[in-house]
Amino acid sequence: MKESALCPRLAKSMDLIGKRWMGLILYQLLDGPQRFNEIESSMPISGRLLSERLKELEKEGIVERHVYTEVPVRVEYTLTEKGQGLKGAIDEIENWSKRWL
Amino acid sequence: MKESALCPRLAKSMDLIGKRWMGLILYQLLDGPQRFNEIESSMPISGRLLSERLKELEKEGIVERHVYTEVPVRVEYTLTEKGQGLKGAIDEIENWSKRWL
DNA sequence: CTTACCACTTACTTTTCGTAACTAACTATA
DNA sequence: TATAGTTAGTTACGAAAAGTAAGTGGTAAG
Repeated sequence: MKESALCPRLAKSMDLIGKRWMGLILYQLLDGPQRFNEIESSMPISGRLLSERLKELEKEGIVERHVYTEVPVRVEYTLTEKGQGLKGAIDEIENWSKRWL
Repeated sequence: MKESALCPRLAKSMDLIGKRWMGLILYQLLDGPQRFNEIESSMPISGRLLSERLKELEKEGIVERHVYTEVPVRVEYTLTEKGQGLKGAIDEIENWSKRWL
């Protein structure tokens, strides 16, 4: 896939957070750390795709993955500072949806 | 496709403006009315998909399509008030990308 | 009569997504 | 000992969406 000639950084943002389910995953994590099952239950995403998305977000430094070796194992996902930085954008979209949808 | 149980309106927003190229198309239109070719040239989208996306946006009342029967024909796309309402969100994403990418 | 312009369509290939079943590691119950 | 249950994934496969390239229709200039 090629990039936009206009603003490569905006294009990359859109490519990343515009991916399917990304917005809702971030919205969910803005509520605080959540484990895999909690995120999966909060929206109709499949485990396959949630796993894939969380890996992308981790790779981009937007979320952190913490494993607690309890029984059964607990894995929590937390927003980094970079991830928290997206709160304004998510809020704006939420406000728009309340006003117009 | 099913919907999120959490906030259906946010889910719908994300589903709409989170679609591929939507963010950049809106960003482009925030600069003012643009014709098909201008949008197409500003990013590496294909005519097929741009046509499809603009139809979705028109159907949702986010953009308006105006045909000027000149030679050759000129077709301009303009944001409605509803579409302008997304400026805040796009701006937030742009700012985030400047800060973090 | 050919070329060019614009705004699309159409046909076809490749990538991504959705669904469901399966795995690993461990515990609790019978 | 065997069976079932927990979480956090992974795998396989068909369906849907996106990418690519060529074609269409209307007009006019050369």
